[in-house]
Parts: sequence; structure tokens; C-alpha cells
Amino acid sequence: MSQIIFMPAMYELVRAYQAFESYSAAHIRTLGLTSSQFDIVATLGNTSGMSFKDLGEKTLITKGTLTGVVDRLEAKALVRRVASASDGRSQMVQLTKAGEALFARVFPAHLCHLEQAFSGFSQKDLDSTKAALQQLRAAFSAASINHEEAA
Amino acid sequence: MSQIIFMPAMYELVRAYQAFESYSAAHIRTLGLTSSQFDIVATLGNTSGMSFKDLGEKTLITKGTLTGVVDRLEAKALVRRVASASDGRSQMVQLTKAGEALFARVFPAHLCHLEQAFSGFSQKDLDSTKAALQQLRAAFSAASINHEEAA
DNA sequence: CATAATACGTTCTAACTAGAACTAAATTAA
DNA sequence: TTAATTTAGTTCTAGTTAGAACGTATTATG
Repeated sequence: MSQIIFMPAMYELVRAYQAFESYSAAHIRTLGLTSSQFDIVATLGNTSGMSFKDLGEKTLITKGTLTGVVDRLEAKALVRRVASASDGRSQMVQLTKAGEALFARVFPAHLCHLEQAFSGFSQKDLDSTKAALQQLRAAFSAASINHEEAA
Repeated sequence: MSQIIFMPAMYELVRAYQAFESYSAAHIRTLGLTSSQFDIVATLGNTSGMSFKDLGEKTLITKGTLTGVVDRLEAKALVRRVASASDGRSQMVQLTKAGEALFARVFPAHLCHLEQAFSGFSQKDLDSTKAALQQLRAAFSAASINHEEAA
């Protein structure tokens, strides 16, 4: 191991993510949802619904987990499952009326909450942050694929 | 809401973290540990042990969670609890011999695994990434404190 | 067409997670 | 010194998490 020069950046990635998650989740909790539930409601908002597969890809929630999250949203009558017309294996998930109403109330409020954290950021800050994070993500994706191929 | 210019950067933060976590956790799993367990073992490595409080602060694992993670490491005989001499409320957590051996075997291997993802990064890349993430973390911390005070 | 391979969602397991309520110990204040 | 507050760790609850095994439906291949 030459030198572990990447550790400080890694450390900050984890801290920054956790700070975000904790700031965001605390607000979402006051709205009566968990982060995952909010994520689903936000993703379904202003759509006519989508399959578990699409929902999982957009939210990065794996399918086994997604079943449970949707179960709980369905129990709250915020979403419903509808069998896909075109594919007998597939279930569509849609917001109910109550789900749409919740989305309309909660989504702008949460964006507003997040925005408050960014008062000190210029467009240039945001662009360079985004670029740095894209580079990181690309590096991990590439390394993951490398290891899959090796296996 | 003026404009949601911060969303792309937020989105990338979440994706980058998840890409890191998934790359890192997959490797740790092959070593027979979970990410949290590895985190504890890595934090205790080359120390004479520390309290739950310190361990929680260093790893960002909350105390309720930490009890369970340490329970499972103790069940594997990798760590032990020792009552603190100076504070009757406090438990010290230490690596056992087996824990130290595991640390020596697994920690360098995991650093090496992570390093592979960073082959394309210059020192300058790492520095600017770190700076961007520090700015993000500081922004969320400050906003959290704001909201605490408001409450 | 028949069979093999793949894909979608569910179920199961083991673990992590935060937060709240709790016990016991230590510290601070009256 | 007693009483009030704070702190350390545990327990409990409800939820998320990934991964693996499974059943059913679809698609690809011979």
C-alpha cells in the first residue's frame, strides 16, 4: 500500500452523507413519513404510477426492501398496487387521492427545508460539488464492475 | 421557492455514497463481517479500547445500535466489554486476541480494496473533493443547529 | 413448439437503524 | 448533604436494509 491519500476524502463522503440524511430525515419524520416512504411518494408524484422495478431503480431501494415499504404505504392508503396490463409478472404502484394530497403538501415543504441548508452556496460551488461526486460515483461503479468480472 | 438549483448536487451525494457503500460492503462481507462490525474493529485496532460513547462518536453509530453491534462482535469473541475503572456507568470495549488478529488481516486488505477505486484520482482531485464535502457537511450541521434552536 | 434462461415481485433471514423510555451512576445546585 | 440534573449504556419498537431462495410469467433458443 503506497499511501492512503484517499482516506480523508472518503471520510468526508460518509460524514457529509450522514449529515444530510440526519437533517433530511428529522424533517420528514415530522411529516409522518420515513425517508424511504417519502422517497417513494416523491418519485410517484406527478406520474401515473410505475412498476416496482422502475421505482427501485429510481430510488435505489432494492426489490426485497421495496415490497415492505410499499406494503406500509398501502396500509396507510397512500399508494395502491395495480396489476400491469402488459406484463403478468409486473405490479404498478400509484399514488391514491390521499397520496397525491400528501405529495402536494409535503414535497414542496421538504424542498424548502433542504434549501435552507444551501444559503451559503453559489452556483459554482454546487457545480463543482456535483462534478466531484460524479467522479467518485464513476470510480466506484467502475471498480465494482472490475470485481464482478474477476469473479 | 426560488429555484431548486441544489438538487443535482444532493442527488449526486446520495448516489456517490451508495456506490461507495455498496462497493465497500461487498468486500467486507467476503471477510465475514458487516460494515458496522468492520467499522468497530477498525476503530478499536491499535488502541487499548474505548468507551461506547467514544466508539459511537467515532463511528457515527448511535448508542442503541451500538449495543447490538458490540453484542454480536462479543458473541464472535472479537471484542470484550470491560467495566471502566473510573466511571461506574461506563463500559470499555476492547479487541480480544482474535479481534486483533482479524484487524491485522482484514484492515490492510480492505484499504487495498478501496484504493483500487482511486486509481484515476490525483491529489488535487482528492483535495477538492474533500473540500466540497466539508462545505456540505458544515452546511447541514449549521442548518440542523438552526432548527434545534428554533424548537 | 418445447425447453431453457431470464425477469418480476414476494418471502425469509440476519442485521442495522434511530428514537424513546428506562436504570444506574455521576455531577451540579441548593 | 440532599435533591435535581445530566450522562452511560441497555432495552424496546417500528422500520429499513441486502441478499438469497422462491414461484410465476415472459422471452430466447434449439
